[in-house]
Amino acid sequence: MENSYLSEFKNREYFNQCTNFQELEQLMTKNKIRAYIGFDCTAQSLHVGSLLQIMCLRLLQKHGHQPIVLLGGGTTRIGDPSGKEETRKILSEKQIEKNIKNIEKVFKIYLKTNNPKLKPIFVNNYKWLGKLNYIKFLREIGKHFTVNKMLSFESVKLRLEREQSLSYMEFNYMILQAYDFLELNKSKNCLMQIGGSDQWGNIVNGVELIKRYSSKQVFGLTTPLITLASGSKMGKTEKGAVWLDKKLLSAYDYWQFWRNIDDRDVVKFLKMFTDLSLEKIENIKSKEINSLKILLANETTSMLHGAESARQAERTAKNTFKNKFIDENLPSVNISKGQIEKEINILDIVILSKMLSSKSEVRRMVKNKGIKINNVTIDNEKKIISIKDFKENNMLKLSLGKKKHIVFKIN
RNA sequence: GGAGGGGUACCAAAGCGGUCAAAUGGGGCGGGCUGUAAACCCGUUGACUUCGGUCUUCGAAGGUUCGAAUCCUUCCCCCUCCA
Repeated sequence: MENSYLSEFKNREYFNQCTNFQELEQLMTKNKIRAYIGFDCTAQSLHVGSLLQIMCLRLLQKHGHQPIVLLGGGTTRIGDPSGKEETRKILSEKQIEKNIKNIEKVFKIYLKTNNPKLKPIFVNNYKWLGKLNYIKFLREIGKHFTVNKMLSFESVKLRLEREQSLSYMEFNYMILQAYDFLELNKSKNCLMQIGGSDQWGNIVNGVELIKRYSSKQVFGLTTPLITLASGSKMGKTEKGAVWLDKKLLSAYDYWQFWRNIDDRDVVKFLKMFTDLSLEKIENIKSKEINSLKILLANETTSMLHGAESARQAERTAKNTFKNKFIDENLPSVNISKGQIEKEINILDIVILSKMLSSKSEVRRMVKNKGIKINNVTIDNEKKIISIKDFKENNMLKLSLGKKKHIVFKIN
């Protein structure tokens, strides 16, 4: 029995592992279900590293299932050791609550919220984890876990092998995540947990706990860990994390991230991160690679920042990279006339742009021919910027390397 | 609690009295080639600088010395084995 959700899940290359694929197919074909994914709230927002999970939730809605978004106020207070080489910093309660509020906004962009049967259910596990009674918890939940088995989990094994300490607190993370699933199963009839492949162990624990505790069959589904063709983890760029948040990363920079994807990843990412139908992708996939990258950038940017911002980003990119214009829509920094008249030099203006953070770095960059003003390479670190450098519309373009451009505007 | 090993830059890892702002590799960044790709090649990778230098950094604090990442003392942390 083929299920529309799962077959699209596979065709879009979301699939990694499933606890019981056949039965899940039957279940999802017969019923509309609720499934959850938990998100870490250690940062102020999410970045593209979480985008695949978000797409999984989107896909649920597309096929009539309802997503549950768990923003782990409780587990964030502990810190998942999976894939972490060292103990994480513990965040303040206030910070976590603030993060959760901000992260919720991201889901409201990607998920439909008008249909009550499909709209995402937001839950915060602090609600139940925060008031657990230790003895009761050990007796009811803890007895279902053996340390022997817990020690065999990849997340734990890795830490032990690397001779890095793993606190008892972190060691408990997987039990808490399993308990989350049980709780959501009981209170929301949640039947599936989705997660990245690094979550497999944690997810299986939940499935097994529910089986032992409530004698119910639930499912776990994982997505592959996306590594770029180059081998690095997804989510970082020249400037840092690729945030799914306008305040932290502009539409233009987001567009650039997708525009610069490795050739080998482009078709895969079209399937994973756009709404283009698989047939359409099949038809266009042999097109010129750079046009596909632009398509990818437009689709992804449009989904997050809106169609108009995506178009604008494309225009700005074209003006910047092809026509070498000074486009006013590049990320910009304001500067006052007074500052310029006080003889600001190249060192200071680069620091002001925040593209580099120390003067030594700027000096080095000048020496390596990495800094341009209005497309002209700067070869003298003592260069003084004057009002004459501000061209039409009172703008000055500062470029660092080939890809990073910023515009100074006189205010 | 006992015995031993160890803490060096973004990471890994050398150095074990001066020539050490610290080898080497990875990563990052810049340049070249190209297509805003990959691969490859080259450069660079503590801060400030009037480009002469100056200041801060080898777990922390003291000390020995003309001179310490290197030697001594105390403390903190990590690991392994034993209990």
